Amino acid sequence: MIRPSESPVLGSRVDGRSRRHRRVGHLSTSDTILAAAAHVFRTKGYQAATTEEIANLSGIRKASLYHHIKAKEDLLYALCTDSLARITAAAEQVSAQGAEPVTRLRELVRLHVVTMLADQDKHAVMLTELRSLHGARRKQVIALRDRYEGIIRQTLAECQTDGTIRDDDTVKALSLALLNLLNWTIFWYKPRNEMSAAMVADFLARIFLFGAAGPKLHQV
Amino acid sequence: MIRPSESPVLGSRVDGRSRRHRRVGHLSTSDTILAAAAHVFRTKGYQAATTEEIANLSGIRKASLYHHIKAKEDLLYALCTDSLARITAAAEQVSAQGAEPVTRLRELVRLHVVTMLADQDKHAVMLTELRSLHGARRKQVIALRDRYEGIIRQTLAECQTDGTIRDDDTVKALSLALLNLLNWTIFWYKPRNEMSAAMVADFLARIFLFGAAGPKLHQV
DNA sequence: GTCTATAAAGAGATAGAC
DNA sequence: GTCTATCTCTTTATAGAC
Repeated sequence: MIRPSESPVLGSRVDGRSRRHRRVGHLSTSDTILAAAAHVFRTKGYQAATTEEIANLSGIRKASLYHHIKAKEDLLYALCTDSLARITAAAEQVSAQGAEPVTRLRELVRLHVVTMLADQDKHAVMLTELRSLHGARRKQVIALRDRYEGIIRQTLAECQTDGTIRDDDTVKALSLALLNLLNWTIFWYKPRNEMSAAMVADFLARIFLFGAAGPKLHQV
Repeated sequence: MIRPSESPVLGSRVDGRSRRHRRVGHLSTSDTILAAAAHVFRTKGYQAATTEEIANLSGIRKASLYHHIKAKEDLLYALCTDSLARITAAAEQVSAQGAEPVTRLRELVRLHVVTMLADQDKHAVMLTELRSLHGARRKQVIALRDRYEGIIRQTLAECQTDGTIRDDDTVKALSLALLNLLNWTIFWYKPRNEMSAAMVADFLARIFLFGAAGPKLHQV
C-alpha cells in the first residue's frame, strides 16, 4: 500500500533484495507503479491517464493496482508530496550552511533545477497536475509548496540586505520572477540536451543575478 | 459552427446586433461557448472538463453544443489557433516597425505578457493543454508556435549583432530563458494584482535585458 | 500479490421533436 | 437553434478465485 509519508522515491531503494519479486532497477512494485504513474500523468495529464495504462507499464493488471493503492488520486498525492519533501529538505540544508546569502541563492537555484530535471516526470506532475488533487490533500501540498518558496524568499531578502540584489523590487516580485525563470524549464528540457542540468541552472542563475543585481554586485 | 480560421476572439465582435439572440457582453453563442470552454479547460484541464459543464456555463444544454461544434476537441483547436494567430500578427507588426532591435524586443515582451494576461483562459489553454490536441491539428498549432518563437529569436539575434545582448550565449538558450521568464506568469498572475500586466511585462523585460546585457547596454 | 470478470458511473456524441 | 431522451464506449473500482 502506498502511503503518503512512506512513499519512496524512484531509485532510492537499496534494500530491494528483501522483496520477493524484483524488477528492473531494483524497484519495489510500489515504486514501479509510482514511476509509471508519474510518466503517464506527465505525458497525458492526470485525467487522461488511465489506470490500465499505468498498470501495463508497471507489468501488472489493472486490478492488481488496487492492492497497492486505494484510489488513483493516491498516486498523484504521493508524487506531489514526494517531490516537495525532497526539494524542501535539500533547500533547508543549504539554508543552514551559513554561507553568504548570494552563494546560498546560487546553490538553491542549482538545487532546484538539478533536482527538477533529474526526475522530470515527478516534478512536472507536482507543478502542473495539482488542480486534479482535491480536498485536504491539495491544501497540504500547497502548504508544502509555500514552505519551500518561503526559503527562497528568505534568501532573497538577505541578498537585498547585503546589497547583492536590488532592494527597489519587492521580495515577492523577485521570487516570482526567479521561479518563472526556473520552472518553465520543465517543459522543454530533454536529458539529451547539449546543456547539462547544472549548466542550465548556472545559466539561469547568472541571468537572474545580473538582471536583479544590487549595488554590491557591480563592484565585484 | 465554430471553424478554426473563423473563430472570433472573445469581446472582438462588434456586429453582435445582427444576431437574433444576444448575450451578456454582446457575444454570439459560438463566442460564448468558446469563452466557457477556455475557462473550464483552464480550471480543470481539457480532459476533466465536461461538455455538460461548458454547455451549462454557456446557458444551453449539452446536446445544443453539438450544433456549433462537431467534437469537443474542436474547441481546443479553436482556442489554440486563436491565441497564436493573434499574438503572432501583433508580433509581426512590431517587427515591421524598423525600430532599434532592443526597442523591438522590449515591445515584443510587453505584447507577449499583456496579450497573454488580457485573456488568461485562452492563452493558458494554448500553453498547457496542447498535449490533448491530436493529429494534424496538433502539428499545425506547433508550427504556429514555432513561427512566433522565430520572431523572438530573430530579434534576439539582431540585439546580439548590435551589442545590446551578449553574444556568448546562443540565441536558442536566450530565447528559452526569456520565454521561461514570461510564460510561467500565466500560473500566478491575477487581474487584481498590485501590478498591472504592463508593469509585470516591464519588470520582467528589465530583468532579462540586464541579465543578458551585452557591452553596449553597459555604456548607456 | 496477482489474476479474470464485472459492477457502477460518467461522459462524448447522436436522434428526432419542436 | 435548442430541447429531451438515449446510445455507446470508456474508465474507475470491486468481487472473489488462485
